[in-house]
Formats: sequence, structure tokens, C-alpha cells
Amino acid sequence: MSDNHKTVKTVRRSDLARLTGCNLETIRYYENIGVMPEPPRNAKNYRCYDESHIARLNFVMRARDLGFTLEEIRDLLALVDGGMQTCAEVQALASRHLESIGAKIADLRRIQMVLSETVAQCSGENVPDCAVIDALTQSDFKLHTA
Amino acid sequence: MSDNHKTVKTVRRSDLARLTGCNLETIRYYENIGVMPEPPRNAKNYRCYDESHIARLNFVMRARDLGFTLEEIRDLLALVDGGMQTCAEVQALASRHLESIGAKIADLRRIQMVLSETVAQCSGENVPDCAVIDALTQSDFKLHTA
DNA sequence: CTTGTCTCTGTACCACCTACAGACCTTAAG
DNA sequence: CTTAAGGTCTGTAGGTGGTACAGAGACAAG
Repeated sequence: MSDNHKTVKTVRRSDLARLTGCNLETIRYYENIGVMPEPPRNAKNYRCYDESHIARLNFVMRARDLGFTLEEIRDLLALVDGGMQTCAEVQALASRHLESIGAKIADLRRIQMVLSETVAQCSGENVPDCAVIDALTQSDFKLHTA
Repeated sequence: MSDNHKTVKTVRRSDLARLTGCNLETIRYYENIGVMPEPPRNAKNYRCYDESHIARLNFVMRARDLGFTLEEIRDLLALVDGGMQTCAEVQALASRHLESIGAKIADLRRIQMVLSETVAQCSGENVPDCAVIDALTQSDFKLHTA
């Protein structure tokens, strides 16, 4: 019934950084670009973070670990904040992201194959002829078949 | 015996861009950062590129396609320009690059696995419960085992 | 009271480009 | 000859995703 007159326990920016593993300055950056909300300030203008900020930044860090761009993370957060009817949209977003991950892996594997084949032709000796340089110098070198 | 008094056939920046597939502005950028040499200019201060510029930019573009950073490309070019006794060094550089490609692929595959497993748990329906959001919200979520 | 550590702000820097403004110059058509 | 369209020149700003540092203010310990 009665409002709790005790102030919510808050932490400072350095604590939030420590608790989430996020770089101190990056927190301010995320606030600037709107990925994190501007937190309340105390009398001395210091930022005061509560549990919700910790949870949100953890969310952001995990999404970042999964390779989502900040733009995608912003979209995910909007869906989370939106609340209802989100699963289909989140799934779509994650699936698109999975596709781009698959494409990146395919690209890297193609590069890996071409480069490892080329390196394998190297004598590895202190001679001027080098298969890698030759490959890069030859005008018919093409990585992309397109 | 006699010097050829004819000037070497040169092309302009837009032609170099077209011939190599490099963006017009990127050429100037590469000159600024020393990846490409400053070309001679004509009376009107226009850049004049010859065959050597075309070959060098092609080299840079191919190395870029293989995912070498500009720093690595600079190193490759220095080795090429150095001339003798380079194969071992080039091979070492390329091998290091291959390692980092392998690491990137491993990272992406780990992400791919975690995310695809998570997405598979989505109902895909218009409901508020979403496995992806749940995973990102849960405090025990960890991608990196470290 | 001084020293050290924290916070605040703005701003500059990293890779790797891309793009645009404003000033020139060239070319082709009318 | 004139004019309009296009190319070239320069410097500089923007984008992504941060990182770092300078300079000012706050605060606790010795």
C-alpha cells in the first residue's frame, strides 16, 4: 500500500562495467546512440544504474557476442520492449542474422581454400619466387567466380 | 638507343577505378595512406596512372579479397618491393593470416550453432514467449566457455 | 592539505572506406 | 562563342563500433 520511501540501490558506471564486462566508455557510447537509456543522475550529476540497466546491458552484450550489429540489437530491444506478439518477428530477425553468418562462413572458407592452396605451393625458402606473390600478381586471379 | 620521346600512355583516376573495380575515392584514400604511390600529374594537376599503377592496385584488390588488412597488404607490398629472399616471409605472413581466418570461422560456427539451436526452439507464432529473447535475457547465457 | 582516484564532458582517434561541397577544367552541342 | 554537362581537384564529414584522453570537478584517506 505505502510507497517504499527507500531509494533503490544503484551502482555507478564503473560498477556496471565490471558487472557486465562492458568497457566503461562503451556504456556512455551506448547511451549516446540510444542502445542504453540515459540513467538518472544523483545530486552530483553522477549516473545511477539499477538492476534494469544491468539486465539490459547484459542482454546487449550477449547479443553482441552472437554477432548482432547494434542496429539489430536496437531492433531486438524494441521487440522486447514492445512486449506482445514478438516471437515471430524475433525469429525472423535471428534467422536473417543466421543467414548472414552462414554467408560469412562460406566466404571465409572460400578464402581459406584459395589461400591455403596457394601457400602450399610455397617453397618456404629464401628465394624470390613466391607462389603467394605470383597469385596476387597474376592478372587472371579471381576469388569470386561472379 | 634513343629515348622514346612519346609519353607513356596513362589513364585517369576514373579509368583506373573502372579497370580495377576499385572505388574512385578509395584510390585517393590508398594514396593518402601510402598503399598506392602518389602518381605523376599532368599540367592541369590531374593524376596520370600507368600500367604499374593498374598492376599494383589489382594486387591490392586481390589481397583485399583474400581478407588481408591494409596493414598486411602494406607488408606484402614491402616484401614484393624488397625483391629478393621474400618467399619465406610471405609464406609466414600468409600462414598467420590463414590462422586468423580459421579462428574467425570457428567463432562464427560456434555462434551459428548456439543461435540456430535457440531459433529452433521458437514457436514462430505471435506469442510473447520467445526462445531467443529468453536466451538473451537469462543470466546464465554464455557463448564463450572461457 | 595534499594526493590519489573517481566522475563528468567533449573530442579525437582506430580501420576502412564513402560521399559531398566548392572550385576548377574540359568537351560537345547549339 | 557560349553555355551546360560532366570530369577532376581539394579538404572534410559521415558511417560502424567502439577506445582513449584531456581538463574540470568531487571526494576519501592520510
